[in-house]
Amino acid sequence: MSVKKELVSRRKLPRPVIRRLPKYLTFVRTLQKHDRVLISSQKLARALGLTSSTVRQDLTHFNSCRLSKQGYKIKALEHTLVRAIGLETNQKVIVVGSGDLGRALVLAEDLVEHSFYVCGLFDPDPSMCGRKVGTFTVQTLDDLLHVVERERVDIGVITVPPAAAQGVADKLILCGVRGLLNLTASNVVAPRKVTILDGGIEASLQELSSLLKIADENGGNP
Amino acid sequence: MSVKKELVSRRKLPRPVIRRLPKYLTFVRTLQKHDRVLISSQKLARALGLTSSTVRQDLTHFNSCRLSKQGYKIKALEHTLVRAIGLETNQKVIVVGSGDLGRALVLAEDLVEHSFYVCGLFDPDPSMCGRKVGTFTVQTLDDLLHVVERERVDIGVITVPPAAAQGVADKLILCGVRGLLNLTASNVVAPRKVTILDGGIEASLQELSSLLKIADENGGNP
DNA sequence: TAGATTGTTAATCGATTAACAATC
DNA sequence: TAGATTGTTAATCGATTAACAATC
Repeated sequence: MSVKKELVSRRKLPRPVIRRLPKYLTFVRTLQKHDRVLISSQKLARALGLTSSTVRQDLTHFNSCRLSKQGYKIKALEHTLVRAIGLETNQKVIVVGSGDLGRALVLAEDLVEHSFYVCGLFDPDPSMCGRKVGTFTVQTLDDLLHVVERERVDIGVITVPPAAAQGVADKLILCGVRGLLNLTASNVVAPRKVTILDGGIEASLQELSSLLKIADENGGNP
Repeated sequence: MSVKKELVSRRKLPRPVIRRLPKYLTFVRTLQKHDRVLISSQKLARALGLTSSTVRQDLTHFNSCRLSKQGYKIKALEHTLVRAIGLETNQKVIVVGSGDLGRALVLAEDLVEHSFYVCGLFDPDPSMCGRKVGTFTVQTLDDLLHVVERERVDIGVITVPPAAAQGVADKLILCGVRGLLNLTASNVVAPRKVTILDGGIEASLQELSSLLKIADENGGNP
């Protein structure tokens, strides 16, 4: 009897590719607005600051979008990216932290346009509760479980003060949220089953600052 | 005559290390608050979700902070990180875009605490001009050059609507800004001498969404 | 001393780039 | 047809992990 191996192809996109997906998507969408139909790996590369080789290599992970040897079909490409990112249906998120950043997030129409639907705004500070932010009413963490279960929320966005971040993360995980976007200037840890992504602006500024410093010392970017 | 090579040691930190620097720094600072003196690579690793091997490898890039074989001296480590990131003196930034996100940025005390000093808040939309946001008055882009030169600003943070992003970036570059933090949901390109870092929240959410989707399909994180 | 921990080398793993035949 | 462009393989480059002697 022969051994079947790798039945499920563990279709695991490399992390760098995953990071580039949103960039491909935004670019492809602006092309659509201009009614373009085909796009070459070379032009794609130039627009995103990559090599055409990397683009082609990236896109081989999806075998559904090319009109071979003539470039990539923009419409099919968009569709493929949307599926890979998981945006066919609006992703539900909740925001915890009703400070300036949290407010900015739920007020902006931006998230909706990017297929994320905010199901609720929460704050660990009870005194914030009941306040209105746009169409939202700030809720306590006691309401968390209820909302997460009812709406089947997958993603929690954390925008509380640094000291409160880990506690909020723990609560979110307990409620069954599977992905966390940590926009806090503090480190948050979670069990392996939960995916954390750090997107804090302070950290980004510090990273940028390092990059500039190094560019300095070496006389410009390589 | 012998050839001298590599006089300047091109002290180039690998990009992944640079990305981790802010995490090390925040963790080391919380340790300081608890009056801890030494920390092992193992504990550091656990707190940041790395292997101790990676931590040691990372820290060999700085040969100034270890009390060999007993762990790392927290105080020295903090100092080293601050220098590597370039935070010895407050970094000057300007924010372009006075929408919700821009407002959140300049209102939060957060940036100051992280050694970034906001020199001005601008908006490409003239009708926004003159409005007060906290202690700031929104300025037009015509004032950009003036402020950048007077204050010697290195970093520009872009928080305008997507369609305006590239134009704002171009203006900032023209004014002599060397680093851009693009918080916009659109792709921005720049000449090589300028460093761009993307930190858009929409992109982060999309990345997280992909990660969740893949975790799904493979039955949990690896 | 014994246990913990570093610094460092070598091994592994992974991503990017280069090159080119196939083909629209 | 000639030029452009893909898909793919192999080569290069880079990062992470493993392992262990040195030593506090």
